Amino acid sequence: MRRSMQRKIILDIINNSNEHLDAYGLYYAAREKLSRISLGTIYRNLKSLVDTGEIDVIYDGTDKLRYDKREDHQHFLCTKCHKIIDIYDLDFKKPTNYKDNKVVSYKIVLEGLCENCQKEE
Amino acid sequence: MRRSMQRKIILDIINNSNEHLDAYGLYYAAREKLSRISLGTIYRNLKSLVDTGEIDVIYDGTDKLRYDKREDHQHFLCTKCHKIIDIYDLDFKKPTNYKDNKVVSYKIVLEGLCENCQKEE
DNA sequence: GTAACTGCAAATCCTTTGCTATGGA
DNA sequence: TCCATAGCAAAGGATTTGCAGTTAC
Repeated sequence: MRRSMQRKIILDIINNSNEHLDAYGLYYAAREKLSRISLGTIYRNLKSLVDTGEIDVIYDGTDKLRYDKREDHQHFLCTKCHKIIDIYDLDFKKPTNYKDNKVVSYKIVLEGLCENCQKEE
Repeated sequence: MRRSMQRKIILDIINNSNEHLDAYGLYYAAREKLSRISLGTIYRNLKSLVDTGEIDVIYDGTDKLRYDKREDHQHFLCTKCHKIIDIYDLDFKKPTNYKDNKVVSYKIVLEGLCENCQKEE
């Protein structure tokens, strides 16, 4: 796999942001660094970066997929404003298997109301 | 909200299946009970059933959303064949909050290789 | 009776893909 | 040099929506 400039830009944005952007968000962010980058390139690279495990995908409860750096962490998802907050200190011990199914990794999403949305209630 | 026959059929299929169907799968299943039901009706009802919390959504790692009965359980997702297996006996204690964010519920997905896919490796 | 819901079809939106050109190794 | 990848634009597929007719309450 070649490390094209486009691929580096996309990976760089994901690794240096904690906004958990979706494909369009990444497209707009990438265009600030390389104005001619196309949506097709964004999608092609996102797919291959996910396949190779260089980035992760999060589903945010609406209809969008959002992309995240690959790091051992979990998420809090606000069910009202769909903000996603990184969690690094959650206590959960990965089982090695569930029945005869082999467990490799896991994802935990805590759902609720973020600080701001609680105030507005 | 009116309990139309279409809505009841869709909810019934979800509650009495453990196949975690997607919108199209539900469409085909529903058509066996009501041949004139339309895709628009499926989508409209799925959206409102999710909004009212009568059903849940699971993202299966491909590009599809799948729908599930509302029950206190978690999932195992096979990263190879995308089979989803229900888990009822996972040990995790819901925190009441994460920092200043209020936690209402949580989702855990264990990922790995299911029994069948391990054999094929 | 009437407002909410349906079926249908068209519109919209997101994602993928075919093609030719470009650039990384 | 040459093959993977890019840009562009068109195609494809999933989801939403407008409208007229129907139905739950």
